[in-house]
Amino acid sequence: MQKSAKSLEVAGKKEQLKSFLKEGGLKSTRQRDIIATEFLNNKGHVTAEELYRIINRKHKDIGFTTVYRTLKLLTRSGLAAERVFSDNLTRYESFSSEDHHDHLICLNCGSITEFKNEKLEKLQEKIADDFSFHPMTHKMEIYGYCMECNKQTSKHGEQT
Amino acid sequence: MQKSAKSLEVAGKKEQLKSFLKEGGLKSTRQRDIIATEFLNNKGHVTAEELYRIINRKHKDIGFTTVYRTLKLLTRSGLAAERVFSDNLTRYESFSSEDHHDHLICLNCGSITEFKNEKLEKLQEKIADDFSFHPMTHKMEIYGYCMECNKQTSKHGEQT
DNA sequence: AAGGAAATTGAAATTCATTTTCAATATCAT
DNA sequence: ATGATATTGAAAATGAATTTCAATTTCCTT
Repeated sequence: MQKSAKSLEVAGKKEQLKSFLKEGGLKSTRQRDIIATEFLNNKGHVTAEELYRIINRKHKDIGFTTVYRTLKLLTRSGLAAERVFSDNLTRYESFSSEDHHDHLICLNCGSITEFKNEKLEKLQEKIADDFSFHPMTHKMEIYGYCMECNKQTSKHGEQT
Repeated sequence: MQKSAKSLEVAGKKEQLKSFLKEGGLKSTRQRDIIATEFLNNKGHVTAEELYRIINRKHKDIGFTTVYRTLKLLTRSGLAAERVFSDNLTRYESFSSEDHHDHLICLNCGSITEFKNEKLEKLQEKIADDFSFHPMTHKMEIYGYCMECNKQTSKHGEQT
């Protein structure tokens, strides 16, 4: 099997992690390699617990703490970003430094969809400006029902 | 002293709380009255802990748990809204049912400023539409530096 | 390749905000 | 005033996030 664009990207990111580790006097370990690989190949927004469960299926010897710490490490190295949505759990998403984006979160199935919107970036600037506020970043989360969940049930928004 | 517009508004909200309690077969108590009054007169975004400390100065006999529970009650009655910003503490803001708004949060002093923006509401609709997503609500938080903090320090955004 | 300093690991313990429990007390409809 | 029911507050429980620590692994130096 030939290397896909995706696996090349993952390989590149793993190099980035190695550099980060070496620079900091940290060590590359079997566990970190497995966790990073699993994380980078899994495009969602996982909690430490979820990633631990996924990894634990194949690797009984890797503990939750190590998964947790490796996710923190990935965050520090710029390969992951921490996100907290309304359920208050810390999720980690694979992250390529300059791609700011926001999220659509389904209140029914919990699916998280990323979006980018240039108008939103512009609007942030304008709003901040109105308050003489100097914006560094923002967080926009739209909560509602995704296409699939909308198909299944047609009763959203009805008050009882 | 004559009643100001604000104290009339607070009085109205306290009536709303009383109705809510009566409807639910719940009771009006001295503690709930004090906590609601203190909360409604304090326009910020307080944590249960902060409000407890404020109240505890005057009322040593009111416990944290009661403050906490009363804030939950105020939330259920529609007089308060829970908000969680990036410090992961639950804050409560005084809330009048239909006023959706978003927040500017200062990374230096922690001040929280509310704003409303009609274009943002429209943009939410449009973005959601692009994903066939049915939006119910959203959360927009702009993190940066407020006017005051900008005056004091001029070194934001510099990478080291 | 072996030695050894330093980092890592994983289980268990800790932290800390939040939430629940429970016995004593207060409310309020009758 | 009575009594059924809700409330209170201290303390305990919860649960995610984080830290501790002894055993183990990594990897630099020789």
